[in-house]
Amino acid sequence: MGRKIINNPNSCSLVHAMNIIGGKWKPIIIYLLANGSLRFGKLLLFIPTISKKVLTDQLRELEEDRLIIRTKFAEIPPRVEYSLSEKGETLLPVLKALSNWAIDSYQEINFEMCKIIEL
Amino acid sequence: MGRKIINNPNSCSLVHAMNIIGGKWKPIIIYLLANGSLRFGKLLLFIPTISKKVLTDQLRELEEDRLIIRTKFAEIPPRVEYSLSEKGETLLPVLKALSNWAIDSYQEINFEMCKIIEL
DNA sequence: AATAGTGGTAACCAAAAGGTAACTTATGGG
DNA sequence: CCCATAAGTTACCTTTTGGTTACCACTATT
Repeated sequence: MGRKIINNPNSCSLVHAMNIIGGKWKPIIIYLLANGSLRFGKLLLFIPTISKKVLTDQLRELEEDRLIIRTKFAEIPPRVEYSLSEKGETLLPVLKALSNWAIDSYQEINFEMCKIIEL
Repeated sequence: MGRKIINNPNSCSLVHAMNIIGGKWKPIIIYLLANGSLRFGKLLLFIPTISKKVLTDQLRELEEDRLIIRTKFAEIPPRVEYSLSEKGETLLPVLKALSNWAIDSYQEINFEMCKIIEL
């Protein structure tokens, strides 16, 4: 049986998507930004177990992949707001589908036990 | 402004889904199994840069999360076949949506450059 | 008696990801 | 003059993930 090498855009683009949203806190950040922009400090409060450095790293990567937009105001003390880009918005229904899949497929897990802090 | 702790099943189930499909080779394995069951050795051939140990690890985790089924035949030399479970099948449309999102959102990337070996 | 074929394990190592704590910058307020 | 504040950065450390190589078990074939 001869193997042949073929193009497989599906699995490749999927791997790319996983690289983009696969960071430990990225889906949470995207969900928090779904309802509007948030300042750095608020994100820190809403994700109580993340550290400044890691939050910064994740935000930078999301920005680099153009899922979020960082707006810096020329104020002292500094003010920075993060919001979803258009590209980020288009990801929401896909993440919703993934979330629903997990809820349906692992009904024995009580996902309500997971708490996140919100406004 | 007072924070309150709320249940957030969405982001939690999403994190769970990411844990399940987030392994480096898992989306590829799932895509390869989408067209029918494959033996261990075939998977090794089709993913030329994976090692036996890592393939074993990924398959074990997918099995533990009940996305794939491992069928061992009592033959010498051994024969083991891996196939998608029903749960694994229901994941396919979601992965497809994620793949399409990446293709649409990052049109500047040529995902066809990514090659995978197939039958 | 030696070898091939299949699906692994075991011991070990390297790289990436994530985490901690202290420090920085600039300005207004006491 | 000192402190607080927001949004970081820096140096360092730990954990997780992925990777390499050698080895094993069992039988049929040469």
